[in-house]
Amino acid sequence: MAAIPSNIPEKTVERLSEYRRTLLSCYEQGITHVFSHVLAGMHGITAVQVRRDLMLIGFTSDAKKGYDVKELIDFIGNILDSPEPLNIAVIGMGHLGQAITKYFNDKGLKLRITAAFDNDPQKIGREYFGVPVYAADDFEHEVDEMELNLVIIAVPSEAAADYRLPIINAGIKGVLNFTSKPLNFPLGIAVENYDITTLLEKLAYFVKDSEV
Amino acid sequence: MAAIPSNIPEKTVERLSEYRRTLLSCYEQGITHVFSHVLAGMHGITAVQVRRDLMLIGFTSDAKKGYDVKELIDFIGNILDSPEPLNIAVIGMGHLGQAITKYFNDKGLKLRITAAFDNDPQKIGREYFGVPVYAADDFEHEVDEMELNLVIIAVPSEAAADYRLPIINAGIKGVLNFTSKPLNFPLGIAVENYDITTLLEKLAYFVKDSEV
DNA sequence: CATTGTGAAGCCCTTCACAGCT
DNA sequence: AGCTGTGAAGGGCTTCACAATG
Repeated sequence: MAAIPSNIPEKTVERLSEYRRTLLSCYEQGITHVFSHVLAGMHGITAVQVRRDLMLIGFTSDAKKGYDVKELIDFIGNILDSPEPLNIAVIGMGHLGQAITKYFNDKGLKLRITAAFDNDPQKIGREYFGVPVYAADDFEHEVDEMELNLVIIAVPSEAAADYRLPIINAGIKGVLNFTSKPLNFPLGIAVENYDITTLLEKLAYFVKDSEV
Repeated sequence: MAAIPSNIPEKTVERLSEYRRTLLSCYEQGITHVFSHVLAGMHGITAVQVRRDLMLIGFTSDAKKGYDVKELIDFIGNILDSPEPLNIAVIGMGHLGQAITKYFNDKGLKLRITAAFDNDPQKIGREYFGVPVYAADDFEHEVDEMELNLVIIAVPSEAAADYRLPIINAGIKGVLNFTSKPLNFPLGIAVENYDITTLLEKLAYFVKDSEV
């Protein structure tokens, strides 16, 4: 395996994930090569940005008919995907939790949702899209036996803080938090706070701005 | 009304929205003043960052017992909120659409979801959390009569592109796109592409990184 | 001559360091 | 002594400009 550059900027990682999905869809349509400006156009960014990203990961087009779609997909996979699939738990099996679970368990990703937690007795013990639901109260307990790597917090904002310590104790390495309550974790646990209200308020601000 | 600084950086706008929600919860608890380092701690950022943000919007603490919570809430409101509430439509009333709608129509925000679109005949004509569902096929048609400002795309990724032109024609000013298909709009329409897979893949990458 | 790869410049955001205020 | 407000430095990401390549 060729040496993979190890200090890829966050923004580039984000775009690599996006490129890959676009490329996969190109691949399915039988497209074998893309120019940087074509890939860029599909993402609403500049061609230089695409080339810079590929430069950063050390991918080059040997042919001059653009980048080889299949090769690039695999190359990005080598960078983004962990060798073994990562196990994800969804905390909160309301509409959001179900939306995420359903959305995920189609795609053949190196990420899979393997457990869910909820405190609704009607949901505990059931399966949603193939994912079993456990009692939220048992989170700390159950989690020891599962090899969980990431969790997605999809409970109402008021309940988010209750899971902070259990998550730390369980040795979880990454948290995707959809509540409006920002959660801080010790160094070594990656967090992505991702609140929809903030997004919409940001959008609203720039919309307002553009009307002036 | 005092002159509001008009070139607030995107990141600051984001944080202002977050500060406000935290401040509202402080306010409800009867807290009247906060120091920059306290507010910062609640968001896992530095006190300088908070002070810099407040400096950019021109907010100063007259008292030296920290920032006045109530005043700051109102001050941020003057910057973020449009004078009239913005109307939002949700396209796609599956689990995700419902999660968003439910989440929103509690809070007394200057943003409100006023319409939803779906192509499931069982859903059309019904109301979810007080929001009426219209036929997706009639989107372009119906949208003329509603005063819509923003849309949230919560349909399966394959269907996202179908709404691009209707959205442009309807004069929508901002789009929050939850599908994995990035959508480009002409200048003047703000877009936020916001795909969960990308977030998780990013998280996974940095988790993997931290294990080395 | 269209496309790639890249040093250098530019820009934006964060952090440092410190002066000023109470 | 502790907190705020801010010029200046620093760091990271994007864009410019252009040489290299087929």
